[in-house]
Amino acid sequence: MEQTYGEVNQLGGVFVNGRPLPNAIRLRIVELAQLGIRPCDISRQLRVSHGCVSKILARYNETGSILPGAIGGSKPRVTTPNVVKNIREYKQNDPGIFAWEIRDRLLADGVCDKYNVPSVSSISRILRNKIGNLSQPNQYESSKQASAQAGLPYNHIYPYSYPNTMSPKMSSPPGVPVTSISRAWPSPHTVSNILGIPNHFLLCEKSEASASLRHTSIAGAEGYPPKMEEWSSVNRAAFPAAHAVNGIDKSAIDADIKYAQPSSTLSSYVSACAYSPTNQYGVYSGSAGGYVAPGHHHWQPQSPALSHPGSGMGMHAGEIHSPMAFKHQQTREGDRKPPSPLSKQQQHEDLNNVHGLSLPTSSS
DNA sequence: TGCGTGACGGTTGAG
DNA sequence: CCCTCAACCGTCACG
Repeated sequence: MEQTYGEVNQLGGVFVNGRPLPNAIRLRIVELAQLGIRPCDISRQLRVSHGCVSKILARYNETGSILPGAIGGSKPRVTTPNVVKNIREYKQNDPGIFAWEIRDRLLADGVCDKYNVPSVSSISRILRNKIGNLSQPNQYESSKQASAQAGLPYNHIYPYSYPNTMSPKMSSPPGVPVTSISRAWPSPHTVSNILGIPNHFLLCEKSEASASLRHTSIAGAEGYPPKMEEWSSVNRAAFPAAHAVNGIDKSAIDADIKYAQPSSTLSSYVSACAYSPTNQYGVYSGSAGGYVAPGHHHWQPQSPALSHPGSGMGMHAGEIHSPMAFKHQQTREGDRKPPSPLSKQQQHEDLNNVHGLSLPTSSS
């Protein structure tokens, strides 16, 4: 998957199977929707399948995020050190306790909730494998106790918990509840943290170093798990909120939007660091109408490292940062609460404020 | 015609 | 290092 070449959908749009649309397009979809443009028109205009438009808008309405979910990876383990520790305590206090009783107690004591409580079989396995010898200090417990936030629902720590990954300064924009989800599981160490390298420097080398990048930049900012799709995470973490409005870096957004509307006033934003091959598959050149048109910018991986070595510029153009991403901290697991997204009015204002765009109405 | 939904083939990354 | 698995993706077709 070095270079991923797009496929063309029925509308003539280019996409990469299995990969999310660029944030620029995702944002565009939301913007247009906010402007009252019908999804079908958005679909045609951006040449994105209506199903995708529908999905993105639905997600936005539900979570307030335009960002794709975390791809790949595994769920965090439910048998956290804290859970193991509690299980052990239960077992010590009552050697005859049954696994299902332990399970109940974990719930009752708030160690786990119904979403992350281990199964009875898991508990049995824990009892057998980890607590079988109670004289042995538990490896987890001793080393990673702090990381165990067993009481935390799964949502809190998984995918959509990167709202404020953007920039510390924008972690709490007005009206944007930031419940500080800062990850619950361990992995605070990142290249940037360790080396003290600003994320945006890392960003510029992502084409080649995307693999490492995905483990660095995002988490680098605030210790988020490198769990998110690298391109979204990267950008979120990397860009300072220069003109942040509601947490959105306008310049970054504008630049991003260049993909969609070269003909607009935004077209001047150009970035070599726009998308890495792996993360954004550098597509979507052309105009909103011709999103696909592999005309000006090829459908090539825009490898910043190659095209603009050492250039710190342009990286800002790569993405939209999660500003939109989490207008309200919302997780999207099954138990997620009803959205309570911003009102349409508010959302609209947000978008307009952010972009100050005068978006064209449907071209169709 | 517009749109929600699910199947599908794909990618990704933790374990 | 490779594999597995479960998450996600966008497209497509159907109703």
